[in-house]
Amino acid sequence: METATRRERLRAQTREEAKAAALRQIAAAGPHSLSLNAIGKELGMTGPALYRYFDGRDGLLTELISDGYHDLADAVEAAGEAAAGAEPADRIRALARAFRNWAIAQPHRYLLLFGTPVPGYQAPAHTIEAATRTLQAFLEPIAALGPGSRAAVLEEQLAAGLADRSPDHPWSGPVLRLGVSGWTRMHGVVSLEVEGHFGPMGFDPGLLFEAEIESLIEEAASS
Amino acid sequence: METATRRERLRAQTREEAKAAALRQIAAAGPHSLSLNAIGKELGMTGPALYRYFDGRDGLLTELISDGYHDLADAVEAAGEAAAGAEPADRIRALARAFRNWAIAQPHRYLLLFGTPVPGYQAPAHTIEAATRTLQAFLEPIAALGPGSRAAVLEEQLAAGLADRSPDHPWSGPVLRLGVSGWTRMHGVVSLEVEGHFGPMGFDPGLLFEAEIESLIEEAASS
DNA sequence: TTGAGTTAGTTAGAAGCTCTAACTCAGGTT
DNA sequence: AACCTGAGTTAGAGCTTCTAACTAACTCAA
Repeated sequence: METATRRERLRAQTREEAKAAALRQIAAAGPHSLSLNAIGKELGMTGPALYRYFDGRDGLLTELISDGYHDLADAVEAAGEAAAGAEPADRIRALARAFRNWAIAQPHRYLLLFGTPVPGYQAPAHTIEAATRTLQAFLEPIAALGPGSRAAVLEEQLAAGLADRSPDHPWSGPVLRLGVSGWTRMHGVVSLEVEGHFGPMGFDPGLLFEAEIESLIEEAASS
Repeated sequence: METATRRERLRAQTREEAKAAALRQIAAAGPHSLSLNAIGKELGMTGPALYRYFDGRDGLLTELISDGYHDLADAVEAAGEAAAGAEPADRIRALARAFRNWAIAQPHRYLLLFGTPVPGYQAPAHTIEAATRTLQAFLEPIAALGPGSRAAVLEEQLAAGLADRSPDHPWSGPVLRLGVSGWTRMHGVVSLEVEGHFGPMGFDPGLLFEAEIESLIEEAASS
């Protein structure tokens, strides 16, 4: 079904151009100074014209966020497939590095996903799907390491919570615990790194990230 | 020197009222909808009047951030003093819980400190001082557990980087590594929690936080 | 007590923003 | 050839920050 009318093609193209301009602006001066007028000017049209393409400023922003989640999930999944034949520990390393590389290559986009949300914002369903896709990629290699139980109550909550949404998932409590734990640890390092909070401390955040991953792998391999 | 003129007292009071109103607004609708006009109205004056008190909207915002760093550092340090007699592991637990409690009691403030920064923003010096004060509180109990070396290059960078700024600090590389590692892990959990990213996963973030702290303590206690 | 100086707060206005409404005009369809 | 859809325009309401100029009140010193 690749039949798109001429109009639809042009429309899609303008949408992409507008989003690209928006990302440029966000990268340059932060999301708070994203201006529809300025985007319009960049595309050679007036501000209000963009309302034909997006549901206002907020609509554009949520679309950028949604795109980001999908893009990140794709990057992580691609790394997983590229390392499909490797040892479980190496698969985890590959996934984690893909996550961090995506973030530091475009910090403003990472912050769009995981920075300050506006109160009351509700992510659309397919966004949540993409977010869990990223997390899910880590579960298989973690499971292959056969982790033992540690925080039993937490693990039960995780297993039960997931079972609510997909009743016959294959993941054990410990696997899920290490999954979210890995997620929070990666986010902890990457988030502070892209926000510049390590500032003058004079160390390579990449090394800290690697150390955290190694620690996670060890925990996953210890029953 | 508690002699403040009447004018100074009134001035200080209006400043505090303005900041309180600002925090209320941020809590209600996010930092992006903080409006000087609205604050003025709440205080019973016009918007431009606030320019006598703050260096514009950005000035007010940086002041709120700075206050936040000091407040957080105070809270963590207070918890450290309250647990001064306890075992090192229990001191770490007390500090970590104080950190998380501060954050979840006022999520908007935590996000002000550790959420999306505006590009180019440079924190004033005393803000950085308060930020390191928070981190430093963890170093003493970590050191008491006598951690062994793990990621040697990283540890050397941390020790050298700190030596640049305070030449005769008492902290070993492993202690510093576990310090920033603890910071990133706490931030990883707390940040995703206050941003609502755990949303429908149906587990208690507090349990995850505790598990991360236990894992950190174990690492610190293993030579 | 009176006069001078400082400072808080005012209004007016420039420049920018989002967003709605009404209009024009070009492209595609019947 | 006539019609309709949809892209893009301008106009304008109602916000915003922020500057400039002015008033009024308070503080302090002679």
